[in-house]
Amino acid sequence: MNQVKLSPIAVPKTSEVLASELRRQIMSSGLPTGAPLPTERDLIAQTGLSRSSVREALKILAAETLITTRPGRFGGTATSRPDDESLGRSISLFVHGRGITLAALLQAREAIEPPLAALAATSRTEEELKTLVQVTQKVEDAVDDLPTFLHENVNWHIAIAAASHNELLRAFMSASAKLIYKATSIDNFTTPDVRSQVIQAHRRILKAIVEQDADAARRRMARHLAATTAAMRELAEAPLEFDL
Amino acid sequence: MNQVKLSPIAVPKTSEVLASELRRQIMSSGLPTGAPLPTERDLIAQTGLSRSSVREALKILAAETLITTRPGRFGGTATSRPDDESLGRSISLFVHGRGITLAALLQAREAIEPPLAALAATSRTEEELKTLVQVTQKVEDAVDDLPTFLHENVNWHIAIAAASHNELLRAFMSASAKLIYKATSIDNFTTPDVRSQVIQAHRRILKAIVEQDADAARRRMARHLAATTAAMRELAEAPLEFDL
DNA sequence: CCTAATCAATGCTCTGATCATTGAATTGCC
DNA sequence: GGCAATTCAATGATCAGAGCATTGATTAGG
Repeated sequence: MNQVKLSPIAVPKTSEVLASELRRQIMSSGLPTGAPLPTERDLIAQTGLSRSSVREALKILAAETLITTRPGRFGGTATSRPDDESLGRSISLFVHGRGITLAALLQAREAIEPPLAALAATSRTEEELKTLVQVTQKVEDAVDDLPTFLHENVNWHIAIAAASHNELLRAFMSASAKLIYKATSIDNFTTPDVRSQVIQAHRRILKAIVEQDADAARRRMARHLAATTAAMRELAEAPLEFDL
Repeated sequence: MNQVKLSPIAVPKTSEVLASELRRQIMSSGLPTGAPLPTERDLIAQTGLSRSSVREALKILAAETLITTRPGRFGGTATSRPDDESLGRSISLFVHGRGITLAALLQAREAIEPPLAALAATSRTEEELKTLVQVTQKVEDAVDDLPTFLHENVNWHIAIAAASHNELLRAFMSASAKLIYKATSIDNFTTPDVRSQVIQAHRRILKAIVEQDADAARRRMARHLAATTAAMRELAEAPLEFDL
C-alpha cells in the first residue's frame, strides 16, 4: 500500500528562491548599512546558478531597497535600508493603483496628524524645537509666494512629524502629505485669507509644542486640518492624477 | 568661444528606462486589472533591446505589483494593482529595516485606530455591520483558545478598519496590526482576565458603531487600545524579530 | 460524449561573450 | 619629491542565442 499523498507543489522560481535566501541573510545578520555582498560572479560560483537568475534575484532585492549596486572596480553590491522615499513610493503606487481619492487622503491626514502633534509636544528635543521655529518662519516669509508657501507648508508638517520620534507614523504622514501636495498644488485654492489663517494656526500649534501641551497640540492640529481641508473639499472626490 | 556647459549626466539603466515607460503607460492608460501586456518577445521586437533588459524591466514592475506573469501558452504578462499585502510587505520591510520598535508600532496603532472606529461608525453599511457582529462573536468563542483568540482579534480590528471605507488608513492599520500580532503572539501576555476585558471592550465599541455614535466609537477604541497596550509594555522596547 | 495525447506559445533558465564604468595603481613629466 | 595623466583590472550592464518548463486549447481516440 503506502499511499503516497502530495499537496499541490508550487514550483518557486529560481530567482525568487535566491532572493529570499539573500533577504533572510541580510535581515537576520544585523546588517550594518553598506556592508558588501558577494559580487555577481561570486554568487554564480557559490550557487551554481546562471548569471540571469542571480541578476534577477538582485533586481528583486534592489526593488525592495535592500541592496544598492554600483558598477566599476570596487563597486559591487552593498546592503541598504528602506527609507521614507522608498516607502513613499509604495504608498504612492498603492494610492494611484487603487484609485484612492483625495478625500480619503485628507481623511487619513486628519486621523494621523493630530496624534503626531501630540507626540511631538511630549517628545521634541530642543534642537527639533529650533528647527520647528525656523520652518514656521519660512512658511510665513513665503506668504506672498504661493508655490513656495505650499512647499514650505509641507515641510512644516513633516517637521512636526519628525519631532514625534515615531518613524512609522512620520513616514505614513510624509507620504500622505506629499501626495496631497501634488494633487492640490496645481489648483489655487489658497486665497491670501486662507494663508494668513494657516500661519496663525501654525503659531498656535507651535506654541503648544513649545509648552509641551500634548492635548492642545492635538486639538489645534485637528482644527487646523479641518479648516484647510474644508478649503479644498470641492476637489476631493476625483481620483488622483498621476505623475510619478 | 561658445563655452559648452553641462551638468552631471546620470546615465539611466536600460531596464529602468523601459520600466518607467511601461509604468507610465500602465498608470496613465486607466488600465483595467488583468489587461494583457505585450509578450517578452514582442517587447524585444518593439524596443530593440535584449532579452535580459526587457526581463529586468518586467522584474521591476513585478516587484511593484504593477504586473503579474504566468508561463505557458495564453500565459504572459498582465497588469495588476497593488493590494494590502503588497503595501504590507513594503511597510514590513521598512519597519524591520529601520529597527522600528514595538512601542512605535503600538503608538501608530493608537493613533490610527480610534479615528478609524469613528469613521466606521458613520460609514458602515448594513452588511459590514453583520460581518462585524459575526467577527465579534468569533473572538468571544475563542476565549479559551489563545492562538485562535489572538488571530480572530486581529481580524476583528481589520473588520472595523474595513467598515471605515478608507482604503489607505485600512491598509496602514492592517499592516501595523499584523506586525504587532507577529511580534507578540509568541509571548503569552494575555491572561484570561485580559481576554475577558478585550471582549467587553469589543462589545462596547461595536455598540457605538451600531448606533453610529462616532465619538463614542473613537473614545472607546482609544481606551481599548490603551488597555491592551499597557499589558504588553514590557515587550515594547526591543526591536522587532524578523521572520518574513 | 468523454478522456487522453498533442502541440504551440509563453515565460524561465542557461551559456558565453562584450561593453561601460569606476577608482586604484602606475607612469611620466617637471 | 610631487603632481597630472594614463593604464588597468574588477565589476555591473547589456547583448545574443539557445534550449527547457509550463500551460491550456486543440485534436485524436475510444
